[in-house]
Amino acid sequence: MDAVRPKRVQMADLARAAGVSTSTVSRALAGSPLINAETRERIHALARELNYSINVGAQNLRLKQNRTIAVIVPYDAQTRQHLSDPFFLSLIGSLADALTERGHDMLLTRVDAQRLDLASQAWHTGRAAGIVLVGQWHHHDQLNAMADAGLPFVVWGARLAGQQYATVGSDNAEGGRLATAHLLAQGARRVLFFGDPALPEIGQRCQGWRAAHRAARRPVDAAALRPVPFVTEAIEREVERLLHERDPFDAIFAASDLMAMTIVGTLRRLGRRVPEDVHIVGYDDITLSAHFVPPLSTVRQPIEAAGEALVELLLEQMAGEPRRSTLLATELIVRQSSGG
Amino acid sequence: MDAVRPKRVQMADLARAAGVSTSTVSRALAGSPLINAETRERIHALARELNYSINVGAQNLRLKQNRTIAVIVPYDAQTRQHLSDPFFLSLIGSLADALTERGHDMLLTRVDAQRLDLASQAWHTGRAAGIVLVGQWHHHDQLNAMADAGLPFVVWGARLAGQQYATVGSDNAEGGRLATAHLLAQGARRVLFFGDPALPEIGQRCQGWRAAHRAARRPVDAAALRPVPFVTEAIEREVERLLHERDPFDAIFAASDLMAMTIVGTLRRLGRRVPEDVHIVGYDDITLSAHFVPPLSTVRQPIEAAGEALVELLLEQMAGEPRRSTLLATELIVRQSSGG
DNA sequence: GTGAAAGCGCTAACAC
DNA sequence: GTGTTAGCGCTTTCAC
Repeated sequence: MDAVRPKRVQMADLARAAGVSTSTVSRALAGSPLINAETRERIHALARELNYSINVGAQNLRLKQNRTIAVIVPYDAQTRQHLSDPFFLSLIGSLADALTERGHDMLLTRVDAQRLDLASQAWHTGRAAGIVLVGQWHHHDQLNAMADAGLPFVVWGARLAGQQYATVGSDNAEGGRLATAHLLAQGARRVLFFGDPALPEIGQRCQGWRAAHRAARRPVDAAALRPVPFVTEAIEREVERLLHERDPFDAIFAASDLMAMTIVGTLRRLGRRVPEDVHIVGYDDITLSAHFVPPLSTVRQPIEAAGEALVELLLEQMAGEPRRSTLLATELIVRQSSGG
Repeated sequence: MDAVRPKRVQMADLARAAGVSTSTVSRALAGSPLINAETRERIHALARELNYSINVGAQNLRLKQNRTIAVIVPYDAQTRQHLSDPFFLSLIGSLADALTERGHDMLLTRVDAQRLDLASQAWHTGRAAGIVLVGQWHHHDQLNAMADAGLPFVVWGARLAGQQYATVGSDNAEGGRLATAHLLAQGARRVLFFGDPALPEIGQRCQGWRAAHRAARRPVDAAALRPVPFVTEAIEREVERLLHERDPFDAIFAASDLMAMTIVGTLRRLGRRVPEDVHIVGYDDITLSAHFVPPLSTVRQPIEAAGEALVELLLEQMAGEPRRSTLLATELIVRQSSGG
């Protein structure tokens, strides 16, 4: 029983029903003072009654305006991972909130990370007035080229040398330093770093890890750096390998909370206790880190602020103001996983 | 240094550069066999060079077509909660994947849950060709009215009596039954239900909880039903109240994993052990339930399948086929929180 | 094979 | 105050 094919009411229908021209309807709906108050009210009532809303596509075409922002989340075509990382999902949620609040629509798009240049399509096709790119991957140069072309976009990621485009991100180096300094202060003798430093943000966290060692006049051996991708199985295998090596270690700084949790789970499965045997600090402070057992020490990235900053900087840019980047303050959250 | 105001190149520019009319360009880009192969290639090359892509808005207007789907996530205006529930965020991720795969764009919109009728705006304004509504709340009647009007939309939620609209959801009653039967089989003497049964999905899980008791010929006392909203503080307060009451209980079925985790945390803070003193089962099987300590027993809602089913049913509906609903199979995942 | 012209649904000069 | 008209960027009949 759904043969009903609804048809979209349009301005001409409304005009006919009201016995006026479409110009009058257009003006009335736009709240133009030119129109007789009584007429305006009649038209508004009629619009409600007929369930009419202006066709945004046509309106945008005519006005050459557009309140849609494309949020682009690259995916790794090799691993064909689904969109599931809680941190990025939360960031999307926060972007949705920030955009809604400012009256913008959010177009969520996924794009092959190898073809980040396709992100600019959203703008060239007129679909979006601006772009938020969630993650910069290894595409620094492409992004610079896009910026040089004047494309309005902002990237969630690390601030890099020689960068032309705008970024919002946490102070990764400082975050890494805080986390590592804390572990060392807790008495750690050997602090491992888990994560792939080839990714800009992770690389900077890794720099922070090194910096903390330098500051404490403690050496970092090559084997202490464990370059692992964000893939559960790879992390588990790395932990197993680590235990086989039999080199002593008593602390780990993991590039993300999810990674830290996977490490804790694997360590525990293999008979090590956290925090008794190994102290751990993660990164992100996703919601569940506080509820994890043991509650996870971590470096907080302020997600709400992130969404707001991304939107703020993008809108500025679209308004013609000079491009700005923002480094969000990071905060070390000490919980039990690092021996509290 | 970003005075560059990029201008969108358009078909007329391309036509001028190629020394042909826009009709020819239009045909060439559409791959029309009418156009000389050589001309066509020249135009394509030129388009790449000038970074031209067709203006989708204008094209849609002319063609009266639209490949955008609106995904609408209601929010509770009272609590002004941000979009942060991992289950819904994952569902959004899965929808993004399913839509991308089928070549549709996803418009993510938030709407006051009290004004669910506004969801239909996305269609009336021509912004979207179809709608996915994530959560039905208490708006059964409004949704029925929208369906009667022939609006193409699908709802994530419970299947209800007298429902005209299409839903995709897990078999909540069966899920509740499975969880409760398991707890009873583990030897529980009194199984509490945590959740607000006024919400359709939760109500059905609650029915399953009752059904399991009936099947086991066990009574359910009124105080065993603890109607709590999905708000951390409310849950914590409810647990505290519970312990004050001093009525014995040894098992809890929580309406979501997030709620279960909050309950575990609060019980532990107040000196109760899980699973030794209290057995707990949650609902959803979000990623972190497996990593929680103790690993959380739960009823899995298949998120990937959910996104695909929602998209599938919506596209069917948009193609004029009769509206269908789907009940996704639920699966009890036994882990340690229930003494598993 | 290619171009001229009309029109998708809307807005804004410009008339009256 | 309200209507007429042109045009936003595109596609497609209809001519040639």
